[in-house]
Amino acid sequence: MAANQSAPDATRRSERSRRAIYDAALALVAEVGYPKTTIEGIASRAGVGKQTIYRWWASKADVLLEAFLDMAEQAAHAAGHVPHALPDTGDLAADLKYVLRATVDELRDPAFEAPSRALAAEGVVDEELGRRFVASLLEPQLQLYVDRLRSAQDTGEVRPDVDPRIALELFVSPLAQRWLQYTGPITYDYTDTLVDYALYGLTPRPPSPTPTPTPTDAGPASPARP
Amino acid sequence: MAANQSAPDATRRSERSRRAIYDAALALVAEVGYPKTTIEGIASRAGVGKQTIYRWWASKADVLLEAFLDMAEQAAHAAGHVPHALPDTGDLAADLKYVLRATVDELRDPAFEAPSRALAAEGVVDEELGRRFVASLLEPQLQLYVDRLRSAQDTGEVRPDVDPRIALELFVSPLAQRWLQYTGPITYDYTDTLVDYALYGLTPRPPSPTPTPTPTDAGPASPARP
Amino acid sequence: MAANQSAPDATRRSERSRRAIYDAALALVAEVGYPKTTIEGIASRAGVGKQTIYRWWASKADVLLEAFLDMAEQAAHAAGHVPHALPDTGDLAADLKYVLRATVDELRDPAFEAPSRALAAEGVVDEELGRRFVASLLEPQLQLYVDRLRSAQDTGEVRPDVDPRIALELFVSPLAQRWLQYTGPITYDYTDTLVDYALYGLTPRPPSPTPTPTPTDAGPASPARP
Amino acid sequence: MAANQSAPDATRRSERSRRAIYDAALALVAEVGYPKTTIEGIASRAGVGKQTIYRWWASKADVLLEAFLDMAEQAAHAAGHVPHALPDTGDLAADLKYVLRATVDELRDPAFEAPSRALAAEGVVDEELGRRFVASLLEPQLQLYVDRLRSAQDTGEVRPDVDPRIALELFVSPLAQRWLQYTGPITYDYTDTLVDYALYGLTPRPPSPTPTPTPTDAGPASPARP
DNA sequence: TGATAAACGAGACGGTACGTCGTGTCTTTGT
DNA sequence: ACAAAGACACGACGTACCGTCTCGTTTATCA
Repeated sequence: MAANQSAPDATRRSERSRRAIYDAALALVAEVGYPKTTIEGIASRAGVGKQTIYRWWASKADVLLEAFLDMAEQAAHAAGHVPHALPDTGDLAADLKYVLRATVDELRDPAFEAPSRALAAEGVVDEELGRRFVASLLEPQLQLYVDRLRSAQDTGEVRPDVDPRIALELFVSPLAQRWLQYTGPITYDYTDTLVDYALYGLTPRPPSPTPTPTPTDAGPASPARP
Repeated sequence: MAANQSAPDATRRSERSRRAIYDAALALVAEVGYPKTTIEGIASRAGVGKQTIYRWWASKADVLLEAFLDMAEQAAHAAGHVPHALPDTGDLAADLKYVLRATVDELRDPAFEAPSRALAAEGVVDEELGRRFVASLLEPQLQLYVDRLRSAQDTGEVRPDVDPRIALELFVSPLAQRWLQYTGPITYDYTDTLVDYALYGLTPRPPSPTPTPTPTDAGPASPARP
Repeated sequence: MAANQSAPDATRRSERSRRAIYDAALALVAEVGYPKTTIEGIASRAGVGKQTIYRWWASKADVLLEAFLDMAEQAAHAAGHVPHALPDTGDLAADLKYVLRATVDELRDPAFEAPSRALAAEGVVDEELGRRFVASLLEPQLQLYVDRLRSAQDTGEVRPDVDPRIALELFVSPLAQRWLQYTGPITYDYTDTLVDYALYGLTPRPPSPTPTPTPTDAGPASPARP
Repeated sequence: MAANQSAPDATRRSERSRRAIYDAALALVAEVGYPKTTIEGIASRAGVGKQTIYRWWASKADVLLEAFLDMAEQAAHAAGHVPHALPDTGDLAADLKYVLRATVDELRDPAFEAPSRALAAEGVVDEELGRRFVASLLEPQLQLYVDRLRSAQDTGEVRPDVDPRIALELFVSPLAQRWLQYTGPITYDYTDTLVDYALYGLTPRPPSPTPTPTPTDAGPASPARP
């Protein structure tokens, strides 16, 4: 638990330097890519001594992770605080499709892409970083799906014996894998389809009073989504 | 794939060196991890000049990808040729669970883990490599699922309007993401559950003449699985 | 004397290659300097395999030495055969001054300078090469001075107890050193002065019936030079 | 002399490293010769990073020149400061012979020979280095001869119209050339002879009241030299 | 309010690896 | 069998960063 070296005094820490380092790190990753982003490069661009980086962070990935976290926090502040929940219109399929479409947009945002790919990649190979990445960034997002699915279980839209934490992976993981590994194109149609497949399964349903519509753009009877 | 500068003459290429490089690369990645695996290290361990590596490969990742491919090929030869199809017992759920359990085993094999994580990570950040990784290693595997699902569509086990290439992601991608990003534990129970959720969906089914079993460890009336 | 490896058969040797190698070597040394002249460069420029060079020569310096020798031979053939003797007009001082002025011209010829500097430098550090350089190129030239001085001893212009091989160094070596080491400018005046100093010495001469003229050009009655 | 790129800060320079580099460079040149002395070798032997060499010196020759200069300086300090003048006993010939014999000894000292040959050779081919070599090492030595000859002019031992800077080359350059180019053996007899020839010239002297002795081992009537 | 201790910018340092170039050997493929 | 071609093991090149380590120079509490 104790300090490992000489325990820098966090109260004396220069806020200006911290910000400059975040900015430089994100900018460099976006400009030249993660592997060509160097500690020296960040330091020089931030107008900061190398030691100032080594004093407060353990690795390049560490800097970037915090920078990314900080960026997310800033964005949240800017957008009038972070969303604490997914939309809940009562129509689970529609809500999920809506959110996943937003995610598609986000995944395609270049400002977002470079650093988050870099972090994800590093996390694949560095388990410790990977777990921190997940714990601080990914899991909180996934928790929102868990909440929404729980709510759907309350209304009977989802079977009560389903584990929401696993269930959400049916539509979230395929999107994630396509993004991470370039295993397929990322489109609205695709995510819509994922939701349909996940909710209603792949096997045929026995004839029932109210048949549920299946693919992309819903059936004529469904109400318009906002 | 070959020529980078002035097109070395592939007919004169030393087979001995190529093999030694593959072996050294895989061994080093397994022993010290990908980032600490260096071209110089591979060369020296393989008893080969650095230039011989630079002559035939464009990057460390490139060497590893080919080494990995070669390893897979070797393994196939050893095991009396590569499996061209998934098992097809007529019971789709059972077949998928069986195959996914085998995949779980494979993902946990340390000899396999280090190099494939390294490649996957590199592929996240280097699109070109990523696509090659997918095309040469991943997609052929996924195609087997496509075939099996098509067969299931023929027998009526799967709805005919389902796109098998997307459908397979419902159970494959969650497993992939857990492995890549450490988003959760990887167990037989987990993959079994994925198959069940994917096949039968998350929503309740109307009462029907032949009710299909739903969750992880079967209902009370269901017979024990093998 | 004995073969060192597998004794290449000199009778089968390709004259075309030899010439091409000489030309390429001299051209490269002139163009890029000796250190940047490489065996590979010579081979490729001569349109010749590397082995052809290694088969017949022991080192880069060796190639250049032979190339230089060959060039000298060619030049001699071109100029209606080599001069076998220095001029002998009966006036030793005048003859020496004349020859040294010609040497000054030669030392300044850029075509001559690069390769001969390269050889000289290599010879400073590689005794074996140095001795061969001297024996095949320098000493034959110096021998002409020896002959001329011997002739002067016969006519009484030079004291009979003087060793001509040493005597010649009095005016040749200073020029050589200035050229080799940049210890001073190389001009006609300079070499003329060297001859005068060497012939008549540095100490004052006692008044004598036939006073010999002392400095650069001029007898006693000659007007001041500008 | 210093800055090559972005001007390293000389005040922060490590004295320990500088000394270690000089020592390693001189030792290696003495042991394996100049061409086999490498920057990497110097660095590793000095226990220094390569960059520390590249930071402060432009080339291998540069390192060696400074190392040599430093060695000379050290030697001077050790020997109770550098000699500012040649001996002046009033007998010019004796003084010159004495000094040249000392030079012969020095030229044969192996500790001195390797690095100074290396530098001389490099200077033949690299004019800039050559001129620095001359300016910092050779010319100061030659200046001592100039001074001694001037003094001899004052006493009438040397003709007043003689240019001392040129005159000294009559006995210094022959020795230099024999050493540099292996054009002949280097002995006390040889240098003694050079002095005699240079001072009294090659031509016969008219009979005079006080005949000056001429060659190496004097004539029968001449008194023994000390 | 001035002393003092830290964090800071700067950057030199011992290292490791990079990717390139040249060496000298060896092998393959025409003549 | 020599020659052109060029792959190979080797080793040095000069560069880029690494992470550590001084250096003064701010900065910012405490005496």
